[in-house]
Amino acid sequence: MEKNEVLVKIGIKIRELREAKNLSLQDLSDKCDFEKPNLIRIEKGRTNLTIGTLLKIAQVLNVRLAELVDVE
Amino acid sequence: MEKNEVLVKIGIKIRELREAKNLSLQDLSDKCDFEKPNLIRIEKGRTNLTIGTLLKIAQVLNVRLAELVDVE
DNA sequence: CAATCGACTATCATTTATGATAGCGATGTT
DNA sequence: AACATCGCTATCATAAATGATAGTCGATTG
Repeated sequence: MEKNEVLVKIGIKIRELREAKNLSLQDLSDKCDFEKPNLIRIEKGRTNLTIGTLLKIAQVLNVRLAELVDVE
Repeated sequence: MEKNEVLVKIGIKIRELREAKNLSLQDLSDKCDFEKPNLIRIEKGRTNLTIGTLLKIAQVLNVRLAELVDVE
C-alpha cells in the first residue's frame, strides 16, 4: 500500500475513534495540546505524521499505537 | 510510555528484524533508498520518524506497520 | 601491511512536520 | 438578529526529520 493511502486511513481511524468517544476536533486537539487545524490535517491524511504525534493521540484516545497504524 | 522510550524500542525491533533476515545496515538502507547513517539514527531511536519512513522499512522487511510500533 | 567491511558519529542542506493564527460557511441557540 | 460551536481551509514561522557526505574504529581478509 502506498504512503498517502496509509496516511488517509490512519486519519480515518483517528476520526472514528474520536467520534466514538463523542469528542469534537476541539476537544481532542485540546487534550493533545495542539490546535484544531493541526488535528484536521492529520485526520485528512495531509501530513506525514511522526510517531511522537501519533503517540500523543493514541494516549489521549486510550488506544495502542499499533491500533492506529493497523490499516493495511 | 514516553516518546523517546517508544522510539528506542521501535529501533530495537527494526534491528532485530533486520538481523533476523541477515541484512547489514548497508543492505537494508540500500533497499529503503536512503543512506546507512540514517538507518542507524532510526535504529538508535534518535529520530522521531514519520509514518512514511516507517512504512518503507516495514515494506522492505516484509512486516506490517503495526508490528513495528507494537512496543508498549 | 594494505584494503575492505561493518557499525557508528558528526555534521550539513533541504524539505517538511509541527504549532499557531485568522478566517469562512453552516448549523444551532438564545 | 446576534452569537457560539463545529468542521474546515489557507498560511505562516520554527523546529526537526530526512537525505547525504566524510570520517572514525575494530575486525577480517588478501
